[in-house]
Amino acid sequence: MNQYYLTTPIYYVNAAPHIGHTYTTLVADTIKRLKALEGIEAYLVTGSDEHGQKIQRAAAKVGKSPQEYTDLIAAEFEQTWQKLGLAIDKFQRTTSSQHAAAVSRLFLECEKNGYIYMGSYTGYYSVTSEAFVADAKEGDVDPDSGQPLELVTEENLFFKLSAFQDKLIELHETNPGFLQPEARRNEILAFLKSEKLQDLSISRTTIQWGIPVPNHPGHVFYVWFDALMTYWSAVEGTDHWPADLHLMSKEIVRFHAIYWPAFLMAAGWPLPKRIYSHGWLLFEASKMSKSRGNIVRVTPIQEVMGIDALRYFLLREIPFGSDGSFSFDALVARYNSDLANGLGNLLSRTLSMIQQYRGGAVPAPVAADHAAIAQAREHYDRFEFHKALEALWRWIGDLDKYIVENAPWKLAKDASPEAQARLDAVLYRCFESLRLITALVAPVIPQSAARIREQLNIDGPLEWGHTPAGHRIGAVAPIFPRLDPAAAIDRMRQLEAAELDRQNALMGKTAEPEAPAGNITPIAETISIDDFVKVDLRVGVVRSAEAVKGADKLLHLKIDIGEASGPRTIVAGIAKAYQPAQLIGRKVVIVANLAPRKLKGIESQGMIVAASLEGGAPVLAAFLEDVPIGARLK
RNA sequence: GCCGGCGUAGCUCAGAGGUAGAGCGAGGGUCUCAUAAUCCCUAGGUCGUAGGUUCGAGUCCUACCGCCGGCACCA
Repeated sequence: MNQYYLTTPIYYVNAAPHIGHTYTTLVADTIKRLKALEGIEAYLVTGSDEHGQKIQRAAAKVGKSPQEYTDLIAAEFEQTWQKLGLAIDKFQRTTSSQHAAAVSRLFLECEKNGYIYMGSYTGYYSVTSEAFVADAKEGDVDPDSGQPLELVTEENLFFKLSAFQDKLIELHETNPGFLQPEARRNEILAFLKSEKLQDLSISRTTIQWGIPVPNHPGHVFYVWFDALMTYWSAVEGTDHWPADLHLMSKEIVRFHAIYWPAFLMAAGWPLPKRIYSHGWLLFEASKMSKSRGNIVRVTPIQEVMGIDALRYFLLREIPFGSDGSFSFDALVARYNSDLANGLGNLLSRTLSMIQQYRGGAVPAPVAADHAAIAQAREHYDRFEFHKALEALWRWIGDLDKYIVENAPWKLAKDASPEAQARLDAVLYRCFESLRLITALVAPVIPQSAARIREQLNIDGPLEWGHTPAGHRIGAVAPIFPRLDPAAAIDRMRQLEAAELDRQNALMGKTAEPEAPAGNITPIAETISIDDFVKVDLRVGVVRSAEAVKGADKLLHLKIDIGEASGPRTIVAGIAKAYQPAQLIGRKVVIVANLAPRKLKGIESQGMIVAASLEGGAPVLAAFLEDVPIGARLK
């Protein structure tokens, strides 16, 4: 086997590319380059998911057709990957005609094999969102708009997912490598064994922007039946399928580990060999999200530090598969300590000595320890990038120490044959080690590695001793100039703001953080001033806060609005957004004359005023100026 | 609520029954080939809390606390 097919997810074009998309994609790029190191030609596919109601609406909002709109955003993704130098072989769009044909084929094949039937989907439907609301019960409201839901029955095509329960269990049980890491596999297996799979609705008649279902006018394919097929359609007509690896972030594992194999089984097509999920990138310990406005863009980092700095950071700092935290501080610290002071400085001192002491000619080969080569390759094989890099940097550290122990600058002044021979050995060992280290870090930091190779003036195989005696080195210049952390971070933050504006303009957005996709919450019915004054809004201060036992979202707060009776108890659904400790002492706005209500057995005497974002966390109302406790809002 | 993972030096983490570790940061020192880089020394951290098993427990058991996930037709 000397070819390898790997994919990233196709990204939904409701957002411009950011560090989350980039993480998966640059890992894929790294794996492709690692395969090349092993003599395997890898084929890398990414793309864009462009159908659906949300896109249709977003396009309409900016006065574009869905196709015009998705052309724009898809191009933005493609250009970003190009700018980052990622070695993508094919960018597959769900709106391509080739893809539509493949999805239809999958459908017809499944239908022929008896896994498709016409049924009805009944659910609570939100008219404002034009979508079904999952898990809704009678009396629930649309979580986005707060509007009532209607019980609607729609005729849909269904896929007999239920027929594959046993086969899927067998797949995951007999093939532990199919889904990695282990934690994800356990979750999927636990789920498959404990829940009965229900059939999957795969078409919609309420949506227009999608791939038409063959022989079923009015129906378009719904989400996964369409999106997952890009992995197949991108390489249709070639010998790449089955895929060797699907990479993704953990929130879409289920669709890849259950739906996707089931679709392929139903069609009788070969399954992919491996699914590997990585964790989430947190930003300075909190989740990145649109509503928090803390999503990091990549091009500012590239501009200030080079994309390799980010690649190195993400692969060295975060064990692949786990969640990890990104921060500009940590990024710059890694860059300075590992790349500038470590690799860059070792290169610089080694070449400089060869230049000064040997006129730029590498001495004759000597044997030396190079066990790190095998270690790094083993770790890479298991996608343990951080361990591979750790091993290589231990090698770098050993060389720095070795140089000091042998003090070549003293040997250079000693004309004895013994001293000169030792100097030769030191110089060769450092040079040859650097050549190999460069080859092994190249998949992670390809652009920098190319520049290092120019200075070494040699590449060659992963074998010790390849550099011949008398090899001439190239011109020496710093690869990773040290950065002043404060200045670098300031600059990245500035560029980040500019980049965000540019992306928002591109997507037709005006404000930041972005407005909820689609319609804003409809304005409530007009009221008179008399109605309004009935609502007694007061400024209060949080005296104590603790989680409510047995509730994920509730906090038990004591809020002081200056009443003689002391602070009152308020139970608020803000636990997902705020730590109890950070609330204490904070000024908040409460509705003070709301009828008391019991929540989880605690009587709540009022409610806290907060902005409610689309599917996101609530944000407490606050004042810029200081306000006395008890002040009334009018 | 149920299930799973995690909680070890300021930070990121390793260790999985036998006298607490690494890298980074910080403090001190050193060499001079090098990007004020390198190298050396310095961390005394109740290993989340409380019990228990054991001659002996970060390391096994139990309970509790905290954090993060999973509990499907949400992208």
